[in-house]
Amino acid sequence: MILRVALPTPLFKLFDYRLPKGLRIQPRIGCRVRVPFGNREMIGVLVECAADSDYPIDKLKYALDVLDQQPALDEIQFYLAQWAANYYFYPLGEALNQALPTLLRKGEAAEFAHSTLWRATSGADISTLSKTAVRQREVLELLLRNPDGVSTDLMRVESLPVNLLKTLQDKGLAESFTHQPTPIHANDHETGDLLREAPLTLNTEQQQTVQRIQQKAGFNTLLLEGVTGSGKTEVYLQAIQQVLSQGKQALVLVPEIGLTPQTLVRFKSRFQVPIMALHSGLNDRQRLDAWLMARQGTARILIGTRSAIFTPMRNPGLIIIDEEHDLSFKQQDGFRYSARDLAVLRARKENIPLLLGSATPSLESLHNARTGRYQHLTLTQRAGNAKPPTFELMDIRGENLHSGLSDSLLQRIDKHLKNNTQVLIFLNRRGFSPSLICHQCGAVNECTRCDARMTLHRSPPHMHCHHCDRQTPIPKACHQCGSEDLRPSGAGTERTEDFLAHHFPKIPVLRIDRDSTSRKDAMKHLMEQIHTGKPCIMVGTQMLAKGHHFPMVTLVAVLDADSGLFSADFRGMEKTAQLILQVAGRAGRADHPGEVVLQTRHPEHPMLNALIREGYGAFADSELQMRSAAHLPPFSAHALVRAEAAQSGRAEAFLMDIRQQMESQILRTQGTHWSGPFPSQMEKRAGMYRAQLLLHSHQRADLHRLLTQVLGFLNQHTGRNRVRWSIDVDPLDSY
DNA sequence: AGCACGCCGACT
DNA sequence: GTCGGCGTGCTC
Repeated sequence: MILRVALPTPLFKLFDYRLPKGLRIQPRIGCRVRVPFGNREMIGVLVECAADSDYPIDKLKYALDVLDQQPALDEIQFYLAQWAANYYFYPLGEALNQALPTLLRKGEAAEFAHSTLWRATSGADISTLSKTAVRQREVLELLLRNPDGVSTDLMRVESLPVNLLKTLQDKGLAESFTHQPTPIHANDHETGDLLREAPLTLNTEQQQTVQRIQQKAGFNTLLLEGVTGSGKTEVYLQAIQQVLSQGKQALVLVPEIGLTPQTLVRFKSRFQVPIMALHSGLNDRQRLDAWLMARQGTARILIGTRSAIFTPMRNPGLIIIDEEHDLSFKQQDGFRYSARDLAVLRARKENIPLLLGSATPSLESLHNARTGRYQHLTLTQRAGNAKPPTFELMDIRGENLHSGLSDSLLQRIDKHLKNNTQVLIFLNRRGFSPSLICHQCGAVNECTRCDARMTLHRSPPHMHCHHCDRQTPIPKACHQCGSEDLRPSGAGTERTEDFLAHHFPKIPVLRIDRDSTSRKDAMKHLMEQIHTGKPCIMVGTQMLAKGHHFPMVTLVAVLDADSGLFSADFRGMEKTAQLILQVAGRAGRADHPGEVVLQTRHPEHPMLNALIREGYGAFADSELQMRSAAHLPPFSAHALVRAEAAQSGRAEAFLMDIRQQMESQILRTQGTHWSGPFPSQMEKRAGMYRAQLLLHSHQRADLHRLLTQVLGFLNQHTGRNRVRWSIDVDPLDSY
């Protein structure tokens, strides 16, 4: 018998091995296998037990070990990864690998940590210790206080030397034992046991929505479109409650920056069941433990980002994707899968409902709802008496801007501050200024590795490329003419913060962007200050737009509503509209009516007007019509062949070869088209020159067939010309 | 992707 | 004389 193994290599094939020497029983599909590969060892996943091999039998190597008795990847995970590898044209071994927690990729046993804990021996008497052995007494007291065991971590927290445990052990006062968390099995079938606090009372609309979610058993995709403040989360919570009462688990996916402590608190204070958050702060061990808890069914609610879609569940009941339009659900490099789309697949396979929620659904999902593939549910009423904010397009043509702010806007800010409320300024640009220009010759300080300007930062002072992370000191003189008259041009959050702080000296100005919140707890402190409710001005990037609620904000200003209106990216409008509504959603809660001001140089722009006068639905309608007329997604399927090389022109030449090969060797194109190669949006990035070839079709199946052939061409060219290539199915980046 | 092998240029 | 640059080929 032959083991067919998928290995984490970029090679699009499987490798055959003989059974490990001495192994009698046939291993199960999905088990991890340790094998020799070239001159090293690798861990792969068993894909098939075959009768024979295409490879010369006598050249087959022996597998070294089967690492699992129970498959590390269950049937669902295996199916998901296999489907995704096929759909996204990614090597199966790498795809399966990414579905596993890191420790399992490294060959660790799929078991909980066996932690060593310490406790006092029975009858340990502290008086036997000498009065002068102060530290030993402290340790023993700690052990006596914690009869369930003390970890060495706790010792460190208490700043007690770990080796004193050994001393006490020698004196017969302490002993160590291995602790393994005992699986707690779910048996709370009554609602009473599940809840920590009573659910909120739903309005009629919410009630109907919850009912419709529960109505249909089995697989069903529901798109929940609910304006900000309409209580989507409460709907999620009550839908989850239902699932928990049937003894099942719920998986909740949130955008990358959406997994805030606030979200978690909301879940934890409602439910009295084990909730696991798979956030980026977990180490490998904690991640594996959470994964195991989910697999054995102990963890009842799982909250995580994109990769959590691969979490095993013993007893799945519901999948929720919050902010389903968020781009972070699609991985933007390597294995370019969309967790949202895989969720549909998973829900269908597990025969459970999938709930996609957003105030501003993606056009893809809206299209699916309109064509009947998804059920469309809407929440139009805001909870409490909250009124929707009023929108205003502020014409800034010919206006003198102060760090991005017009005089009329400054007056408006002043008015709101005088009413003792808070103001939020949105500017999607970090740093002090997006460019540093020589006033003598006009030369701009550019990144040497990217086709982009270096951003000037003031705190701390440095130049920073936001595309490749390159950082340099601030130049003293122009690199071209030597003039020392270098001036910042344009405003980022630092500069706007600076200006506002001078202009409103009595009002605190809080900057919220990646730079100001990178330090531990910095975000927490900022939020605490905001939640005191005292007047303040927040200046922030899109970080501000997600997840946080600011009940005292009555004015939201978008400094540049035009960015994205004329971008080369056909999704530019969609992204802009979503962002504007997300930011606007921060204003106008309860008894404070909100006002949203959009600074624009295009006050007549039809899209902006449709959006603010008729709402997202109307905007989406007209945008979908345009997409349909232009044969763009979601009315056609797109895929990109991306290529990059350190030498200019090589990536494009490589793709040109591929195109020529396509033209000469593909006889029947069956409704598929291609265009390019084109240089990418920013051709040079992080020292690599990038280009892409666009393939598209009305029929997904035709596109897939074409890609299969293209993959063949690409694989023939492997490693040639130092060009790296990749396929991106359903790309979302600008292209 | 790694890694080895192999063939040419510029150093202790 | 060697070290090391990267082009090429292979991984069951």
